[in-house]
Amino acid sequence: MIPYDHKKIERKWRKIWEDREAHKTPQISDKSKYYCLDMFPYPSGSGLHVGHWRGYVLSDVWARYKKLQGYNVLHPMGWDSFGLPAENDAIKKGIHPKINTQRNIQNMKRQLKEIGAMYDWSREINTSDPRYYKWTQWIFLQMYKRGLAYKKLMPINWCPGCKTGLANEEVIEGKCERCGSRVVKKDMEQWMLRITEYADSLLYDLKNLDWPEKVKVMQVNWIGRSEGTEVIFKVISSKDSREYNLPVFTTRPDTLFGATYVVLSPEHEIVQKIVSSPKEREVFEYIKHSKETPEIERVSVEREKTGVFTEAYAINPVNNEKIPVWISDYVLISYGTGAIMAVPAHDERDFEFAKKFCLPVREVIYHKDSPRDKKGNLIKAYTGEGRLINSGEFSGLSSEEAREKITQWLTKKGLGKKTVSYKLRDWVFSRQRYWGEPIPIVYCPKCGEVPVPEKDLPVRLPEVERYKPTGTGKSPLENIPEFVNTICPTCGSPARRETDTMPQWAGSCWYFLRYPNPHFQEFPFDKEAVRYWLPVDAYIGGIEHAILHLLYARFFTKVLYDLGYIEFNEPFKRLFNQGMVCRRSEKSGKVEKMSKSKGNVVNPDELVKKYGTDALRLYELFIGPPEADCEWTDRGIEGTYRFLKRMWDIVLKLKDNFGKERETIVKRRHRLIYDITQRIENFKFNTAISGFMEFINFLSKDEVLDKGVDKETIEDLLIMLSPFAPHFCEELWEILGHSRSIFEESWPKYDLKLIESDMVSIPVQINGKLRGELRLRKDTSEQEAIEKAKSLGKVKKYLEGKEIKKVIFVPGKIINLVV
RNA sequence: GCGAGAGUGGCGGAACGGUAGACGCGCUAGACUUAGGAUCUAGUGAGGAAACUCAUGCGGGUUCAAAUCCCGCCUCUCGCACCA
Repeated sequence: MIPYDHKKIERKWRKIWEDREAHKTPQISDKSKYYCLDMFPYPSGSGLHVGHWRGYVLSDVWARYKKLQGYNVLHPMGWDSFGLPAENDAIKKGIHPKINTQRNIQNMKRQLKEIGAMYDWSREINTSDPRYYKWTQWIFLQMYKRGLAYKKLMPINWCPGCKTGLANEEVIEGKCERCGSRVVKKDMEQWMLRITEYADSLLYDLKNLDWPEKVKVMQVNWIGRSEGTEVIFKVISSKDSREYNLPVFTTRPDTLFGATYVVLSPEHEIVQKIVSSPKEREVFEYIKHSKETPEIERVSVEREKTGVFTEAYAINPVNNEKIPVWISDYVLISYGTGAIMAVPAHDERDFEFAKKFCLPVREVIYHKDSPRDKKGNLIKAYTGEGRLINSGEFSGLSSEEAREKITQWLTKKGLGKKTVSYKLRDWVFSRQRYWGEPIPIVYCPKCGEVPVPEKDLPVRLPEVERYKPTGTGKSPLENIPEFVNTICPTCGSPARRETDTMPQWAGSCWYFLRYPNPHFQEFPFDKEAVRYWLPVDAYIGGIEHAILHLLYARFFTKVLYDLGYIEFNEPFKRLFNQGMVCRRSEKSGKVEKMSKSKGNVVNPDELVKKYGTDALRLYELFIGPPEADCEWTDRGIEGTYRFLKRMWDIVLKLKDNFGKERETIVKRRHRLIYDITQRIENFKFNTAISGFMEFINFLSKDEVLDKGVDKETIEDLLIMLSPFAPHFCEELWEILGHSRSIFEESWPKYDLKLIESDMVSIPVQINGKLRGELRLRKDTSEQEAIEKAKSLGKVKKYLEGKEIKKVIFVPGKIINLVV
C-alpha cells in the first residue's frame, strides 16, 4: 500500500491547480456570488508565523466550503504596502522602502502559497503601485471637491520616534501605536478628512451589521455620541469689562442651578481676553505647563486637580448669578466647547476641584440615597437622577422633565439649545513621511490651493536617495526640488506641490472595491463588477483593526455612496475576528500573543516540511474555537497528522472492494453530514474536525471494515474534508478514479429521517444520580419504560425499601426516579 | 472606575437545563519489532480493595435534574477611561 506522502501530494496538487488556473474566479457568472475577504497584510520583513496562518486557513476553509455549496467565490489577496510599518522596516534595514517592500512581498507570497489557499493571484493588488494609488488620490480629490478634505492649523499628535503627525486613533495610552514613543502636541497645518460629518451614519448603520458585538461596542464608544444642551454664559472680562458669550456643553441641564463656577480649558481662546492683569503671569505659566505635560499624564484619573482663577466672572443665564471663571486642564479643548459649567454637587470631577479650591457646593438634585455625612453635607458628588431643589420655578421637577423644560426655556430666550457632541474627531490625514501617497494638491502664489487635475494623476512618489523622516515637521519630499517645483494647473505660474503624504490607512479604505476588477484602467473600480460582487459577504481578520481600519473603510464607503459611485453604504456585511495564537515566552515567562519581539514564534515552514500543509491547516483549526485566543502546543500537530495517515490507510484499504450500502453506515453518514454542516455553518471548525476524527475511529474498527463500507460514504467524507485538507482530498479523490477536481463536486445533503434512530439509550437516574442505562425503542410508552427501568438490577437495589415519590420521564432523554 | 468576555483532568479543549470531561496531546501497559521517537490494542478526573463517594473559580438559590438559569463574591484577559 502507498504510504501517505504529503510532500509529493502537496507539490503535485499545487502545480495542477496553478496549471489549470483552478483558483481563477470568473469576472461575472450566473451563479450567486460569495465574496470572502481576508484583511490584506502589510508586507512585513519577519514573515509569517503560525498565528498569521490561523486567520488565512479559517477564511480559506470557509471560501472552499462556499464554493462546494455552489457559489461563485471571490477570495483574493494583496498588499497594504504604503505607510509606517513598511517604511519603518525599510529604515531599520537601511534598504529603500520600494526595494524592501518588493522583497518582503516576494517572501510573504511564497509563504502564503504554502497555505494552499484558493487565492486568485491574478487579482493581486498593491497599494503602493502607482496604478493603484492613482485612484487613492482620485478619491481624495472627490472628497476635496465636496469639502470633505480641508487644511487646518491645529495641535496634532506628533510622534517624535516616527517623526510624523498621527491620527487620534493611532495614539494608544498616549503612545504611538507603531513605535511606542510618547506622543506630544504640536501645532501644524494638517490635511483633515471630515469623518465627523458621518458620525451619525457610522453609528446608526452598525446595528444592521453581522459583526461581533464587541467590535460594534468599541466603535460606538469611539464615536461617543452624547446628547445634551449648549448653554451660553456671559463672561465679563476682568481686564476691560467687555462681555463675551461663552457656550458650554452639558448633558445635565437639570443641574444648571447648581453651577457654582465655570472652567475653561487652558487652550481656550477666550482666556487671554478675560484674565485679570495680576493673574496674567500665573495663567500663562499654567498654560505653558499644561502644554508640556504629556497627554497621558494630563488625562490620568488619579492625578490631583490643578487650576488657576482668572478673576473674571460668568453670569448663569438661568438665575443671573455671578460665578467665578477658572482654567484647568481637566477640561479638554477638543471636546464640546472646551468649557464647562461646574456642578460640584452632582459631578465627581467638579466636586473634587471644588473641595481643593474651596468653591461652594450647592445641591440641586434631591435623592434619598445621596452620600451624606452626619451633618447632612454631601461627602461626594451625587451623579444620579432625582427631584430638583433650589432651582427656582423648576424645583420639584424630575431630572428628566427638568432637562426638557430648562432646555426649552433657554432656547426660547436664545441662551441655549439642544446639541449633540461626539468624541469622534476629524481624521488627521497628513503624514510627514516619504512612503505614502502624495496628497494631490498644488500651491500657487496666484490661485492658492489648487487640486491636481484628474488627468494628471497619479502624482508619482519620486525616486529618492534620502527617504528618512526629517523631524522638521516637513516631509522628506520637501527636499526634492524636482518634486516640489511644478506649475499651477490653473494659471501656469510656478507653484509648489504639497509634500505631505497620506497615512497608512488610505489604501485599505477602498481596496475591497478594486479586487472585482483590479486591472481596470478608467476608474478606481469597475462599477459593473462591483455591483455583482459587493458588499463583502465575510470579512476575516484580527480584532486589532476594530476601530482604525474598519471605521475608515466604512467612512470611505459612505462617501462613495453619497457621491453616487456605489449602491451600498456598508462594505462588510459580516465580520469575523479570529483569536490570537499565544505561546509561552521565554523572556517573560508568560503566555503571550505570538510575536517576533517576544521570541515566542513558531515557524510554519518546518512544520510544513515535517507534517505537511494539510496537517498544519487541520491543527490550526483543531486547536480551539476560532474566535477564542488559544495556546500553541508544539506536539499538538501530531494528532491531526496521525488522523490524516489513518484516514489515508482506510481509504486505500477500501478502494478496491467497496461494500454495499448498509443501514448502520448510511445512518452514520447522514449523521456526519448533518454534524459537519452544522458545525461549519456555526464556525465551529474545531468540533467539525473532531467529528471527522470520530468518524474515522468508527470506520477503523475491524468489524466495520470487515463488513464493508460503501463508496458514497467515503466520497461524501472526502468532499466534506476537502476544504480543510485540500491536497489530501484531491489526491484520494483521484485515487478513487475521478478525473475532475473534488472542488467541482457539490456539498453532500443529509436526510433528517435517516439520522433519527429507532433505538435510543436512556440514562436512568435515582434522585438525579446516574444508576443505569436502558436501550429502548424510540416509541416505547412511558409506563413500559418506567417498568423496565425499575427492573434494572442496579436500580432495583436502590429502590429496595424506598417509596417512589415522583417519576420524571422525558421521552428519548432521561428517566429520573425520586425516592 | 466603567463596559465586555472567560474560569471544566497533567495540557488544548467538548457538552440544546438531562450519562460532565467528546476529540486530541501527554502518560501507563501490552503487541509487532534488531530497535522504536513508526504503527496497532487497551487504559487514563480524584479518592477507595470494593460498594461507592467527591468533582466544572468561591458562596448561596431555583429545579426531579445546573458547567449551563438567578443572586453575591474572587481571579484573569481585553477594550474605554477627567468626553462634562
